[in-house]
Amino acid sequence: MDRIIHKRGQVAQETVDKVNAIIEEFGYKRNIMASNLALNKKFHFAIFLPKSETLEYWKSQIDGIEKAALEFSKFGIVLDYFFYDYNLASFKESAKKIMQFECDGLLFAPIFYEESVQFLDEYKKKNIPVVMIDSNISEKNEYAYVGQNAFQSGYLAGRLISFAVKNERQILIFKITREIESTSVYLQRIKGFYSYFKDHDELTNFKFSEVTLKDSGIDQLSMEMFLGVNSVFVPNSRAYIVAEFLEKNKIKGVRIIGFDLLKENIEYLNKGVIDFLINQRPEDQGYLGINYLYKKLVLQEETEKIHYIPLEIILKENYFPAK
Amino acid sequence: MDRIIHKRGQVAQETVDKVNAIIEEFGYKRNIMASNLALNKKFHFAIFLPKSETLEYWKSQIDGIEKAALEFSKFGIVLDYFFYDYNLASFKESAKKIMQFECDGLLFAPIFYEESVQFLDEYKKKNIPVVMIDSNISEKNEYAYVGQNAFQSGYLAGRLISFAVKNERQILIFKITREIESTSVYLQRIKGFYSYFKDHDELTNFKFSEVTLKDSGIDQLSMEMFLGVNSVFVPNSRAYIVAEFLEKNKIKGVRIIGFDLLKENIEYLNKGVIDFLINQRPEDQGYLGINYLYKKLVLQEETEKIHYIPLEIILKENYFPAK
DNA sequence: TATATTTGCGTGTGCGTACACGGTGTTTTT
DNA sequence: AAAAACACCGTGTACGCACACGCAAATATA
Repeated sequence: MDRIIHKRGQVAQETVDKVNAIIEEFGYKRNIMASNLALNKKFHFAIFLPKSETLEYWKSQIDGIEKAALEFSKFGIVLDYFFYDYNLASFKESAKKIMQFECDGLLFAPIFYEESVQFLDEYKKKNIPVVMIDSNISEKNEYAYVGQNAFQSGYLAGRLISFAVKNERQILIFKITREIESTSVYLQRIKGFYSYFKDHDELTNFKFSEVTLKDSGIDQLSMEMFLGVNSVFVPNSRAYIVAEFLEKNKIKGVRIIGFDLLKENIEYLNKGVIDFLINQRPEDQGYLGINYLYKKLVLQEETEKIHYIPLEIILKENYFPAK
Repeated sequence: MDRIIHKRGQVAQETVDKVNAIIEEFGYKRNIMASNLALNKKFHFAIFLPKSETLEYWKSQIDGIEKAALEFSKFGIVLDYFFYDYNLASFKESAKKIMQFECDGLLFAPIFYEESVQFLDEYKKKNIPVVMIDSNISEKNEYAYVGQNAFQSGYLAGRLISFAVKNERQILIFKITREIESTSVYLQRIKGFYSYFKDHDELTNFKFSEVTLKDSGIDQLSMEMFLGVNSVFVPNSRAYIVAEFLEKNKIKGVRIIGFDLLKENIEYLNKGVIDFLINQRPEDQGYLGINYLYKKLVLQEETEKIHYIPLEIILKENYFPAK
């Protein structure tokens, strides 16, 4: 019986057919609870993420992951963490470790585009289910993804900036990056942002400029950058840096839109310096990532490969912190 | 051993203590999979909702519920539906049936406030877990709730209406109800809506008026109702009715805000007649409702009693239908 | 004191599945 | 033709738990 189901051979084709017929007939479904009980197996999930200390955002992801881990521990799920610092060398080092590590599933945040593609190509031969969170590598459609559609989030940002404004507008796209600039989400958002204005011909009176700063060179912020600027789009979670500068220098009437509910961002949102934040629900992402692997491996269900987190628009008026 | 855990008596206190000590010592956790396997029990969930034919919104709720049912059927979950027409008589009739029905959990949409309170009071003595969806009866905090915070959704609507508008404003609150007017969500939303303007003194130049129509009397819509009106707030899913009327009568420049992604609402959203819709994610509500009962009864976990669905603001530009 | 009743506790079986083992019949090798 | 190898299949045990049964000891009743 189980020899047929598990295709372990040792059975005559004739018998296989006979049993399969009966399985069809009675609509037999294997009881996963009993199966896993008999298997008595631990499921090891590798977690491949940036260090949570680096950013509050990743801390939330971990929170969601741990919540799921606790909940699913009764099904034999065990997590093994592989953190890396926010740079390529550290990323590659961890990648190597994971290649050697034996596990049943992988949760992965492909921050660095090129290197992630490379890593996944190599990881493919292990034939282990992978779920990406935060950023998606869309060409890798054999893998699952939990996170936002970055392009659309940029597009929405465009809409929000143009909100009820008909007059001349000068828009600044403010890029504050770490070492690497090529993180995929980030670029997709900017692409989506521009797309919104391309799709709306009536908005020709909008003018764009871009500024790029490295994380290490925040002190290069200057008043000149904001000359004549009405709106600032920060395509990552660093909107608070712009907000802080504007507040300090008493520049008013500039609309800011950014991402993620970091403490600092919320602070300036409540002060009215930041106008919009798009929330990515990082905790949900983490939870749902683990949930995907659980469904895939423990329950052996086929699940939707792509789970887009809603583009949640947070204004001062609809931010209600979870108590 | 199990006699102690299940407190079935028949054990000397001395032995109980001894075993409990050892349980503590080794951190024993009962294996729910094995437990349920041995129990070999079916979990019956009663579903107490308005007929899904009445509204697309409830259809989505059912979709989510069925999705969950399919997924959890392997854990022995069986659903028993109790639908009622959108009126008190039918509601009470179904309520009676449910009172007599033997089940392990109840999913319930307390549409009619007074009667729901009454029903829940009576149902309490059955000592069966209940999860409410869509509307919350907040004083019944022994029960779980999945849905939005209705007050806050009205508050947000207020914010959206006042968006970037400094001039004089005439706001119409358009109530299209069925037989009963006292559905709780609906009133809470209006309360929240007014609250926004109360909290913001600078918005004194906003004027309000209200119109109430019964579902049966839509033909009473008239041009006069919209004289001088700049914005319309529809505190339920019937925004499309206002939109249709305005479009037919070529009244332009009126901002409409409503709830729920019904087909008709989406149609007018895409046409630009409706400006905002607040999505309640009915499918998620249904799914999460069942999910709560599953966690509570099958896994015997303690879960968050209240799960607020995000206030998802849908504009023409960020509506991306699930393909 | 003998018998009936209660209380405490060990054991056995079953839930539905996985897997190892051992037995039978068939084919290949020497 | 005997020995070895192989393909096929039934059975037993284990997974962790729930529950019924039945035995022994403690207590109550006659």
